[in-house]
Amino acid sequence: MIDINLLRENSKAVAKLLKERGFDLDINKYESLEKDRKVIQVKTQELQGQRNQFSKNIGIAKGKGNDASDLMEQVNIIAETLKELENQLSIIQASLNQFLLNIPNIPHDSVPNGSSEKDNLIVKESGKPQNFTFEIKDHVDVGLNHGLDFELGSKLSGARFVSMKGGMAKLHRAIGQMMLDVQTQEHGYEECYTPYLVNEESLIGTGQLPKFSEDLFKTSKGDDDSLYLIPTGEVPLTNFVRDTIIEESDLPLKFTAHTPCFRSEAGSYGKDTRGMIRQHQFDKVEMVQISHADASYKVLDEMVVHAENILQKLELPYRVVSLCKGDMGFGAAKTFDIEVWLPSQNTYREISSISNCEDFQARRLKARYKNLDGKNAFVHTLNGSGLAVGRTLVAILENYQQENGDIIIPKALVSYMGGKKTLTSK
RNA sequence: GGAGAGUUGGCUGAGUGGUUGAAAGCGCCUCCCUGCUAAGGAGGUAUACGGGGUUAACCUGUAUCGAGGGUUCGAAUCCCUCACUCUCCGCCA
Repeated sequence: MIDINLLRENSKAVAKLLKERGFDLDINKYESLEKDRKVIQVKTQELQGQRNQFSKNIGIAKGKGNDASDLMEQVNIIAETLKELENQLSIIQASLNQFLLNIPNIPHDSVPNGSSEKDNLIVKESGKPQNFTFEIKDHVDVGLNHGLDFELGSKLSGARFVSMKGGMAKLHRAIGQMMLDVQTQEHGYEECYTPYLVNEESLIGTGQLPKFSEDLFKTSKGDDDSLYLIPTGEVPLTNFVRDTIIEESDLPLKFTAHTPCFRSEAGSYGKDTRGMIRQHQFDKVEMVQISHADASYKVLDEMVVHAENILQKLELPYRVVSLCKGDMGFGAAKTFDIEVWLPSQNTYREISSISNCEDFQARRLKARYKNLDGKNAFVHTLNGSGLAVGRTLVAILENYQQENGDIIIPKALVSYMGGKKTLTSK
């Protein structure tokens, strides 16, 4: 949620910044809501004050044993108006709140201009795609003889699901384990375990709701209670600090967790339908940092390195791109994507996304720290994949495939594979 | 799933309709004292939002005692719904 004071002070400037990321702020709607709010709130509070004063006096009179019927009559005169005003006020505040919840974050100054993927800025390239001396296969065909089974996934659950057996399932597990170990042992994150079903408040806190409910899987329990499957570990990890006040000296908090992620992929029909690039269910090791407001951009750079380290250990070619204003997610003020080389597609594909949300989520979450003056200030929240496990598996299958169908295990994973150095084709 | 007990400020814990935003203690902050000395005294110490303001200090109003709703001139206190915690029983991994 953006700071409403920014809108009050300079709605035009805010609208201009939001326009750059492709969001049309309805200034007229805001101004009319805000104008009504102001008039009604002032009037309501004035009447509430009067009522409180009368009631206090009634109490005093009765305490002394005096007759208070005169005072009570006067209160009754304002009672009806007050009730009506209170109703109006709560309606208008709800609309205003809803309006604010649907506004995306304001991009940071350093974010490149642009409206789509094409305008993203490549800031780093690492490793060189290798020249294969044979005709390469994509991960689906490579995986076929190693236990990667899409038919089984679709039999059990439908399109965009996968099952794995044997060496493939173990490799998948090894990747997640390695990532979690690196983030905890080398980068100082605290290992966490979280619920995979979360309530509505949590999703409002991180910004998936109210605007993006169609992207989520919603469960039901009985008639009305419902929980949502997490679309990313960012949701539970960031919500750890919802409604809390953190000691400044405890910042930054660094959380990581290996969780499944569930996405309905509404609106991506026909996109990446083959293979496991875009699944309804995938695993991810997530990094979350709760940072001091002054430190968050330094933290963002660190987190990019934390994600890069995994790819370096796996010796996979990748590049880092700075997303342009039009391509960033709803809550992000600045985002770096890391893209890994996929030989079958002859291109780089996203394998990690690392964002600084500044105080956008913190304001929704009421996540604050007490500063040196004893005042509460909003923390900055950052999240990033470290990395997406499924897509890492894809990258390994494709980059480490051999002409005979074998898959070389990257050195960094050998110990996690019980010393095995190759997955041999069946 | 059944029965019962709870949920109050940073913490402990009073408070069953009226100057209660909330006693007392602890903690914390400021000042005083400095032979009751690992002590004593005085004062202060929630959050959010609104209005005013030299948009700073500050003044002022409203709301908040798990959440939401209701009764009432007035609710921490009475009623209803829900969530969570604890104990016992059942069931289960």
